Amino acid sequence: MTNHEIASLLRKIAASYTVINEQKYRFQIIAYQKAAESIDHETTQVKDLVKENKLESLPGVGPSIRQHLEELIKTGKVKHFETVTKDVPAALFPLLSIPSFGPKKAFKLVNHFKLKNPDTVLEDIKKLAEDHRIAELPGFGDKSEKDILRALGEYKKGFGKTTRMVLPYASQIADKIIDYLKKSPNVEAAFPLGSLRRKLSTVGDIDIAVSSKNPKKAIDYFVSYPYMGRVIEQGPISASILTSGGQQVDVMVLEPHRFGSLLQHFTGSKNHNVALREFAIKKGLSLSEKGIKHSKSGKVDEFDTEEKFYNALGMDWIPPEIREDTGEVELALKHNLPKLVQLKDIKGDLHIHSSYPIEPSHDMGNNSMEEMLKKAQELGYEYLAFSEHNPNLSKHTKDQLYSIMARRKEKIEQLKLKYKSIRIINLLETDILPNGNLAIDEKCMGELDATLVSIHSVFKMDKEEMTKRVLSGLSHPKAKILTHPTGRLLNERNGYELDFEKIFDFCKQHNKALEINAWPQRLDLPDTLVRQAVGHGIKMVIDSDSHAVSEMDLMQFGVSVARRGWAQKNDILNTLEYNKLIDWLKE
DNA sequence: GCCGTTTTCGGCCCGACTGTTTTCAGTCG
Repeated sequence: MTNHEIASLLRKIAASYTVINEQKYRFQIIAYQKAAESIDHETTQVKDLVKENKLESLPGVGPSIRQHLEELIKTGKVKHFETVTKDVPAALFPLLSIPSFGPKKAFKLVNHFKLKNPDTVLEDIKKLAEDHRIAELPGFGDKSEKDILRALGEYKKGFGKTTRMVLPYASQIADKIIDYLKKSPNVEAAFPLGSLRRKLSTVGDIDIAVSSKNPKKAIDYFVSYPYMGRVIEQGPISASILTSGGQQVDVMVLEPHRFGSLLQHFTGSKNHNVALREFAIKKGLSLSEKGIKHSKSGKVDEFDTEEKFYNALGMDWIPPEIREDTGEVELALKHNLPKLVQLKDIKGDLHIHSSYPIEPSHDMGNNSMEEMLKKAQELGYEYLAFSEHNPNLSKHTKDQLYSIMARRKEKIEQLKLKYKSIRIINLLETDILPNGNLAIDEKCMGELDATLVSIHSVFKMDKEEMTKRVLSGLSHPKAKILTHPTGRLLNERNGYELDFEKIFDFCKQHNKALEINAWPQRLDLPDTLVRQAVGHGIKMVIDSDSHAVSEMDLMQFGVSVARRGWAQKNDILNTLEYNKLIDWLKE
């Protein structure tokens, strides 16, 4: 059972409690939802956490849910869950995936029409709506009947709750809309917020905050966006639309003198805001996008900047990337937040695929070494490392392999003479073969300063075997960096499983580094593992893995991952100046 | 059911918007 499936199960329990008796179980409902969210975001599999007895380290998992999950992993079911769901119609649950359907609405329909079959319930509801049987129910009307039909239609077309965009794609859409918004005289400023501002690896819907002296006019302007599918909702200070491409965009507007609290509110995360608000309650304060209300007097303090909002709570301003309620509020109060690594700290890129004819095992770059060096200089880098894939093993003899590697080294040496203002490093991205050996032999290895190593084939190995394979590859003295360590491709495949405790221990002991790969579909290490690596004192490098000049700009997304993982400058090796970096690579 | 920011007991965020309502329930973020 995957973490996502387990999270769904916990959400089912929360929904069941809601249906059974929302008042009585209101805090259990919150607890189950919290635990579900926590497990959905956890990169280690629950079954492994059970094995290692670490389940309760997850926020929101206490003694009770821990026991249930242990039972689930051991026996495949949970007695308590069966008791809870016993009196809840099974046909209710599929409806919960449909936007605008919650447990109450789903239950009313399923219960009133005695729908029994979860496999056909969507079709059943559709038919009932088409036959105008739903409007006659108390609490429903003509409009809700039409809304239900549309929601079902959109869900079928894939506009569901779960389609998430990779970060740069979401940024592009947001930029387009912000450009449009800024053309209005009623828009003073517009910023992307929500998960986009917190730089999550994938973004569900696009949130934009607008500062305006006339919010209503700004909203009117927003909902006449030319690339619009339809307006989902529209009020005096906020509106949501579906673009013609099917992406949801939420806009909230407030006057400039309240913009600070709006930025804070709309950036989230939800958990961060809840933590902040629970803290405020104890001080007799109530927080919202409008400002800070003093509970006794009812007076509301307003804030034009986010800094002032946080400062008013006695906290330092918290970088958006770490607003996840994982300890940042506490540290902000103690004025002890980490100083996160920044894009300008990066002094070079160590993972660059040029078009040099190395006859590689995998994809080759599109631009010459010279073109990529020019770009590196424009980016202000002090150094650049070439790290093409190793030559294809099956198509060359040993001697041919060596001659390719020797020629490549010769080329790099020539470039070093030609380019005085940037240092060039001679690396390679070497495959770790299924047996744990590296793809090139010692003689070829001699032509390199050091090598990156990674998994590019035979992903389907169990956790223990794969960990052994990776550590075997990494144990070569020239292997310094494990690139895209989990092998995940967002929205496409999960990574292979690795025992990261063992990987961390090994890296620490043998002075190896893990890569944060900035390629938008990878963003690998994932932020949660970066945080763990930082905790273990593991060094990392942030690389673009560029196959073209334009891709070298993607470095920023890797930096965002590092920041989300609480990495500081000294955790990231390619913030080092050249001499120190090369010493480490060659040691 | 979880959790420790004055608490190991007694708390648990806040508001926008919609549709069906004459004052609110449901959903969402």
